Amino acid sequence: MFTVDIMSRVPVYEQLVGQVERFILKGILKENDQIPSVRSLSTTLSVNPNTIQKAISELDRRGIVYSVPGRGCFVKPGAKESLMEKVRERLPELTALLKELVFAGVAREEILELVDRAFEKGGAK
Amino acid sequence: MFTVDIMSRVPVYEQLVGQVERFILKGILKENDQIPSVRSLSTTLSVNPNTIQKAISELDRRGIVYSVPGRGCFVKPGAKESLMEKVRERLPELTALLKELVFAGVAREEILELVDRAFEKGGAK
Amino acid sequence: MFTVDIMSRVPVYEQLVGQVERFILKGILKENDQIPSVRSLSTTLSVNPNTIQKAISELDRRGIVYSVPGRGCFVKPGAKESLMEKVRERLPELTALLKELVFAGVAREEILELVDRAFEKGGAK
Amino acid sequence: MFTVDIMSRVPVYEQLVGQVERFILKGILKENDQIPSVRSLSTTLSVNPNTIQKAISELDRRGIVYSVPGRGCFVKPGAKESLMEKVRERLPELTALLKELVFAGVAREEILELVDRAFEKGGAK
DNA sequence: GTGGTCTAGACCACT
DNA sequence: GTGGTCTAGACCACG
Repeated sequence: MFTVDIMSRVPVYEQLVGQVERFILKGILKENDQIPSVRSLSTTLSVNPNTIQKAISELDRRGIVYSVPGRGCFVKPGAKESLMEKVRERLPELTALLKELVFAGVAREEILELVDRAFEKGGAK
Repeated sequence: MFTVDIMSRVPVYEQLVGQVERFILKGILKENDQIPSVRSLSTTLSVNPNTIQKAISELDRRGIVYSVPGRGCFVKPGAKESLMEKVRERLPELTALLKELVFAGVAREEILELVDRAFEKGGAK
Repeated sequence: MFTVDIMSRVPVYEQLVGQVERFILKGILKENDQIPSVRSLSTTLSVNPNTIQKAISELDRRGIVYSVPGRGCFVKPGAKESLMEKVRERLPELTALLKELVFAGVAREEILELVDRAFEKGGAK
Repeated sequence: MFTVDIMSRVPVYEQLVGQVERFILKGILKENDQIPSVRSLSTTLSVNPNTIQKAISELDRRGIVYSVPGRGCFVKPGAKESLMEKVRERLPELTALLKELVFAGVAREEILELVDRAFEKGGAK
């Protein structure tokens, strides 16, 4: 289920945070579903427990997850909605990226096709 | 002309590299134009000379500028075209971002409007 | 009667201990009243029996309840008085909290009003 | 300047976070003042660098502090005001504590005297 | 078994 | 020099 790319420049714990968030957005992880334990993730991913723990803490901090010492870590009710809100806040990023691409002379048709593809993929999921 | 945001988590030298590249793309810096000297940038921006030097070296490495010992640093002919090429390579980023936004339920119309605006702005420039 | 908030970071067993103590202070639980059994609490609250047992043991240790093997667990005579004593020991907490609020510029009137309200509520109970 | 109580139940990193926040509230640390480095705090307090780092990260996350890799960690402009706001949000705690003390039969006069003292101390500072 | 905290020490990028 | 990340392994409280 989870994977990490040790060679990537983005920190392992951020990769994990991102994956959990994506899994929740895609509906693979639902409210109150349990996240695999620190120790199990640590062994299956060959990543230090501390790094896993850091990812969990970050998710907790963001209100995506709640952890119950002694029982485990679970998806917080409402996490999906809150994540959808947060992704919407990245629309300015899209604006900036589009502006740069336009500067570079990328054709309108080319971009519109990518938009179409994104919606196809999204719809098919 | 140049600015740095010390509070930002993106390294100062990367901010500078990015600005030079954007100035070239926008035509503010043209072929053989001189880049301000390390010393002047260092004082006006209150940034360590080493950091400025690192940005220049990076630009040199990328083939965006050329340095003439004792005279300064200049925009390399063809830099703009080469940068436009590199921006095109960021199309996958657009795909990824679009996918995320679609997941979050952003409407097609909303995105299309942003695309339109980007082209208006680009055309007006 | 009893409730637990699994999302809270305060341990479940402490939540239970606190509730029993508060019920005794409020007079809802009186001397020699029986505490619900481990099994019944365990099922109604969906909490591990071990956790209930730990709360009971803690109450026992504090001299708030006494257990009669085979019959159950009861409020110890004098428990209320002993609890009132212990609450008095939290006056330093009040001092510390007040100090922080004063630092933050909370007005004297605002605090005095809260004190008044606390006494109104307490008297009305 | 900083101290930690290794015997306390409250985590060392939280103690540090609290101290920095209090220093800012008291005006001992001002905007853009530098926080002692991770390494120096680590040696003077005999605390592992990781623990110090955790405290810094938490302060960063709370928007109290900004850290510039390679330069150090500084008090964020506006931190004091933001902290004062956050302390105000603890007024409900005061209400709850007062309620408990009233239950325990603490006299109104006793509480009012503590309030007075808090304002004397605050004013004298 | 679980998560939370901490120590010890390493490596990296940035200034 | 600085902060940021990571590994390795320990201890604790909780369930």
